[in-house]
Amino acid sequence: MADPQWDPYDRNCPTRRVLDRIGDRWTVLVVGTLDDGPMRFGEITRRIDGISQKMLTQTLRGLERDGLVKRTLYPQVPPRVEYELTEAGRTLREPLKALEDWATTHIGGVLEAREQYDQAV
Amino acid sequence: MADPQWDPYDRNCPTRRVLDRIGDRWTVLVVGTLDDGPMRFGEITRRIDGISQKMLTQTLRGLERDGLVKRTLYPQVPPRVEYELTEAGRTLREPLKALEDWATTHIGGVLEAREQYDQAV
DNA sequence: CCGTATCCGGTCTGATACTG
DNA sequence: CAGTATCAGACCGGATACGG
Repeated sequence: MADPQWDPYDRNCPTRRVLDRIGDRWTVLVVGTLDDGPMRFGEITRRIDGISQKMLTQTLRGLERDGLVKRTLYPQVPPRVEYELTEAGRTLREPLKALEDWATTHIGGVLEAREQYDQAV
Repeated sequence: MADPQWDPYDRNCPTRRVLDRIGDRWTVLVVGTLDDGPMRFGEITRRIDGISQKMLTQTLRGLERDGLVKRTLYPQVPPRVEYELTEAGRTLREPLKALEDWATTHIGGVLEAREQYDQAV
């Protein structure tokens, strides 16, 4: 399947859909964190600065729904839940890394340009 | 500037900032469109399906502010305005392309997983 | 032609409180 | 520990009307 000659300016094209997916506040950070290996809910919470329980749950559910994260519940008391990237989830890391690299390299210039622009007003 | 050992889970890290920048609905599409070369406002509008004047203006202003797009006004009547990617703007295309490629390759699986997940409910 | 100004509804998020 | 429920504010984006 795939490749029905997508028009990139069509709102249903894959890129748009993927951006809607990862463009939110937390998804990229969660994927990046899980790249370190399987991890418990609490561990992820501690690693990501400022995320709330609600948003972490919501983000993980979304990723699980899209087959990018696998959720494993160990029926214990207290419960233990582990999350890990699926095969598909791991492949997402590469393009994300490219973006991170760009960010690190260019953020200085961007911030500088921003300051200049704001002063010119 | 740059490289004060960013904590990727800090909300001020470059990646986060860049994602806040390009994570919106239109920025990526505008950058992709301008990659074809300098272009007038109306031309961009026609190329991008569904964008409103307001959002195009807003997106272009943001990109201009960050030094990723250059705006040139030709003082004519009626006015003629051209937009083009700056050097920095062009470098952004590469990581964006990586994301597009991932999207094209994996969107099928994602959509499929989503369907299964939703049925399981 | 290329915008700006305004209103307004939907979504995203965070804070808080509660549960198996 | 790992969630769910609820509420309210911020923000995004679209529609519309008007201006240089």
